[in-house]
Amino acid sequence: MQEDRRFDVLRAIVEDFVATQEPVGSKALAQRHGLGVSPATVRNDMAVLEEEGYITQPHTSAGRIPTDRGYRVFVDRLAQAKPLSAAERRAITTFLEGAVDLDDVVHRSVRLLATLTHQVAVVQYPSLTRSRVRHLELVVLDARRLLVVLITDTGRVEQRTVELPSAVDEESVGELRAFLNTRLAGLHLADASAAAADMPDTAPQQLRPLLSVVLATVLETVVEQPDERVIVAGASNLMRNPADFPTTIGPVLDALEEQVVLLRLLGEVSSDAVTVRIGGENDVAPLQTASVVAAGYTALAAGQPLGGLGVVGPTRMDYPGTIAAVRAVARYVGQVLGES
Amino acid sequence: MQEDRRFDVLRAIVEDFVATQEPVGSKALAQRHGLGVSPATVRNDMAVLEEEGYITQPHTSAGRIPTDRGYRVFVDRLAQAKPLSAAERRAITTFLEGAVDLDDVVHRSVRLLATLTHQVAVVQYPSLTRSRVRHLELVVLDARRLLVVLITDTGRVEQRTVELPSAVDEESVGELRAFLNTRLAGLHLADASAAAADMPDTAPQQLRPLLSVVLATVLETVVEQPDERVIVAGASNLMRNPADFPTTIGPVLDALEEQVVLLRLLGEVSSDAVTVRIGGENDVAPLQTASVVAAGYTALAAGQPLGGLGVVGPTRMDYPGTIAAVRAVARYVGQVLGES
DNA sequence: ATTGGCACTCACCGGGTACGAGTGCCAGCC
DNA sequence: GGCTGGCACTCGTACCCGGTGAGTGCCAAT
Repeated sequence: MQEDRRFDVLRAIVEDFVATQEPVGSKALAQRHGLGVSPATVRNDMAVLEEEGYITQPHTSAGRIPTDRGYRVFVDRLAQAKPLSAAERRAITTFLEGAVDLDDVVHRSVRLLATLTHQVAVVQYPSLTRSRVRHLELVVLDARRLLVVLITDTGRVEQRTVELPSAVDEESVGELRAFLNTRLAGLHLADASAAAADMPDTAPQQLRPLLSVVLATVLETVVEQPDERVIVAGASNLMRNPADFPTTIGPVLDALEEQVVLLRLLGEVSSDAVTVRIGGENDVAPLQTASVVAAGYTALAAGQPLGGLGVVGPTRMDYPGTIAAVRAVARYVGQVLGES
Repeated sequence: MQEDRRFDVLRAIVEDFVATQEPVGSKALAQRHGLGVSPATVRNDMAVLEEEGYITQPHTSAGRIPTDRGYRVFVDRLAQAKPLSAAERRAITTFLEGAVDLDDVVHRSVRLLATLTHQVAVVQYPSLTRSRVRHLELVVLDARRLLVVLITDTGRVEQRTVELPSAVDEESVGELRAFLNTRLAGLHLADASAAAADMPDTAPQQLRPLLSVVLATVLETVVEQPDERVIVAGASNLMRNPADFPTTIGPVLDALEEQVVLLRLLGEVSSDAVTVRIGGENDVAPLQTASVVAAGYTALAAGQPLGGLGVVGPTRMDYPGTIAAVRAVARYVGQVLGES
């Protein structure tokens, strides 16, 4: 069936081009891959593939390179999953095992991902709204200022200083602390607003003024303006091959420093499936010459992802290997976070 | 006096080269700067300057560019201080004013520094060892695990999970919390070891086993393995002009991702004076084609700096402007941290 | 449908040349 | 003694130009 072979040709083109970074011609292709037909036949197939928009030629007398659309069908239909090597699996476990706290987990993950894939890696901290309250601490700074510290089950710590309308004493702060913790501990932050709504009514009368101002701060911190954070590593991998981004490295690096942009990249991951966005499929303008491979990580087997992680690289990347690495790291990160 | 003029020539060369990024020749130089002598005279001066190692020519028939040594005498003797513009001052205050917590302060500072100087900016979190204990919190995770959270006066929060040898109850944890806080609050972490030494003896008998394991963790976290942290922004400024780092952008970016390297860069700042290290003066190999302008920031007017901040850029940079910006940001960061 | 053949295109490479910025040196001048 | 104008020289850059070869598209034959 000649259509099958046409896709074999496309697969071969993608693989060769990813490996060599050079436009691939009909002759070399017919030889190196054992698809027992002559270069002329390959040429015919190429002509069709080009007409259908899967490949293109940079200039008349050169070979073909895949288009975004070509990569798309490659990852969707043609790529066979590439299992990680034993060494890679070992690297992942040993690397993440020694982490002492959340910062450590996130930092190690991002470095790991960057080294495994040789791309720029991005890891999001567990989203506040999807975490649960582990503990809420109130520290008296002085008579009119209170430090509110929120600790989540994923290990995130958020703090805010609250200016008080009137002086407080240690004792009532202690009561409030106890009250808030029994009410909030274990609660999903996403449900915090609802839980907070009827809280003033059930609180001891004398705590209510203090309670309301503290609650307002907590809700503002974690619900209205949740401080979603992202970190990046391996930026130097971008210029491993300078030809990848002809003149556009600057904008790409700029985009990678914009938390907002990164959150959008990672925000659309659903559960723990790996998402691939190729070139122009990215709606972020500076990244339209790049591909993003991302996945969410979850502490539980199922459920809403706590956060996302992934890598950014040239459209010409090793998709099977990258996908495998991202998936594996996402699994392990979820696992490690689930333990604590 | 002809020696004065020679240095005028050097200053002019540095300024022109920084501005144009091109080797500067005798003719253009004699014209553009009003140093009423002929090109021929300038050539003679240049010959001397070259012999003394202040300038060099990239190839025979090109103009001169400053050497590291040339930049050195420029910053030491020739550069006149360049005051910040009103707009820049305003940017600094408004930018740092809205910060809600330490992370926010540090992130805003590093972005600010990057935009002001158009270089890569680096900011260190306040050093743990030079901070004071504000509060120590113990959260019971389960019967055998305790979460220890340390909050410093500079707003840093460090947490560690402690595995306990035996089960504990809320009550003794509460006692221990009270005990530790009265003993540690306000203490410099640098003095924590000393203070901890005799602590077991004065503690209530029944708390001692628990105390020792918690203390061990705290000391390990903040004294033996203090988690000094650094963040970077503006990496894309490195390739604002690709000619700056002929082939060496990769290594430079790599170096900027190494916490250890960055800490060494910032570690040598003394008080709040601005330090400039030019090219080969850097002992970090990949940065020998770069310059580092750094300063420490202090919460109090005098005293040990809490941490360092600075920028990394090509040796060909606007030293007066960069120095002014780094100094100003360091002052403001210290000020903001002192308030809380 | 596949294949071998063939003419054609065009980027890349190497060599050769013209150009011009910039220098060093020297003789003359203040 | 220091400064200046003049002049020959160097050498990197830009440009041109023909040769080479990889790769293509098309066509006739199988």
